[in-house]
Amino acid sequence: RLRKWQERIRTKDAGERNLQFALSEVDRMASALGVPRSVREVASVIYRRALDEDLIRGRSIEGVATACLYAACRKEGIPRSLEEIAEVSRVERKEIGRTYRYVSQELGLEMRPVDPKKYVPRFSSELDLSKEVQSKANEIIETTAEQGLLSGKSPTGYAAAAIYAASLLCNEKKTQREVADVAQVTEVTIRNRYQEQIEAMGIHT
Amino acid sequence: MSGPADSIEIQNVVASTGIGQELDLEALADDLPGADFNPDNFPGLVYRTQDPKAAALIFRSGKIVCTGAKSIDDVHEALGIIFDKLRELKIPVDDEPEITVQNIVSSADLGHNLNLNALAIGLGLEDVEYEPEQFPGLVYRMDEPKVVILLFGSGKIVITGGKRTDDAETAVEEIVERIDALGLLG
DNA sequence: ATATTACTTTGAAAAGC
DNA sequence: GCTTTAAAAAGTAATAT
Repeated sequence: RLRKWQERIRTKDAGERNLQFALSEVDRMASALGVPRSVREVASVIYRRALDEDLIRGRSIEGVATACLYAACRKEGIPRSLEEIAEVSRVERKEIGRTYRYVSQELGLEMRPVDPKKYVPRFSSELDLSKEVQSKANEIIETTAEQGLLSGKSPTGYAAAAIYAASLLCNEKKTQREVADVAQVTEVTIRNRYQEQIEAMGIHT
Repeated sequence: MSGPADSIEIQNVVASTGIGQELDLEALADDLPGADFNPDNFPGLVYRTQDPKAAALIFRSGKIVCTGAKSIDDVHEALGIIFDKLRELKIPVDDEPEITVQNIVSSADLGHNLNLNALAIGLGLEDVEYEPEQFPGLVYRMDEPKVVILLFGSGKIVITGGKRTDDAETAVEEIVERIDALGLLG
């Protein structure tokens, strides 16, 4: 019917008008996170696809824009945790996560689970840890993940524990609290992952 | 042979029915000891049975949802108790209201640890939702039977969305086959 | 530092906003 | 979409001891 057609045009126009706002939000959040321009471009492409596929109905523009940025960071291999993303968004973590899963599923993004090693360089530099510690942390993650220890565990907590363990092994000790703060996880999580990883690595303390 | 299918345990059954009679929930809330009714929050009155343990949501239309029972027999038993309670209050209840099972939640154990990362890729990223940052389980939507399976690193699983008792059994056999075909079953 | 308690996910129905 | 009900899985978080 003509009316339905007109309505489609109307919503499409509205979507196009809001596109500018969405992209400016992606830009603002990306700047706050300090991610490269390539990530903003990928996020923009995903948002346009979501708009074309009519995935924005019933959700906030800000929520979809944030979810697209989260997905883009992961696609570009420089993941930000939902906590970090939520810090620069006005949408709460839970909603960002839900929207991301929806967009990811509907657009068939086929995102692979985040590799904890992707967090090692950034977290380590924030803690002023050497390259040796980073290599050791990567080794711990690689080895223990192969043993199946990673299943079901949060990538940030897993990376945090490996960094904590590596800092001890390399005599550049950081406290659990220091590592927990940069990774935005609790000390309890670091403790739990640390124990498992140390045991799986056959290290005694 | 004891296989994963033998480890299946029904954890919750959701069913709906109706007494074929409109109800005054305000009055019912006063007459039924232990009834919770907060129309501002939710239009249904909540009534819990002790044995078998279940919770019923009773609506003004006379339709009832029963949840929390551990078997289909328990659903019938719990609803039977509620029908009798209503009859005691002189509320006319159909002789044998039709009870429809809407969802069965079951748990099972595959008996082996699972590498969820490998499984997510092996089962096909398009059919899988695995976001350990948000939830430790891998969500797998199966078409036949039409159920959703939550798989955990321990090998324990949850099957939900099915309406028949044997849906869980069929689903477990199917998922075991698929995981085994990928060489990911211990 | 450990022990509770609570929240995350899946599915379905009900009436109404 | 949301509201309420129940239950399992296992990880994480907040709070208590």
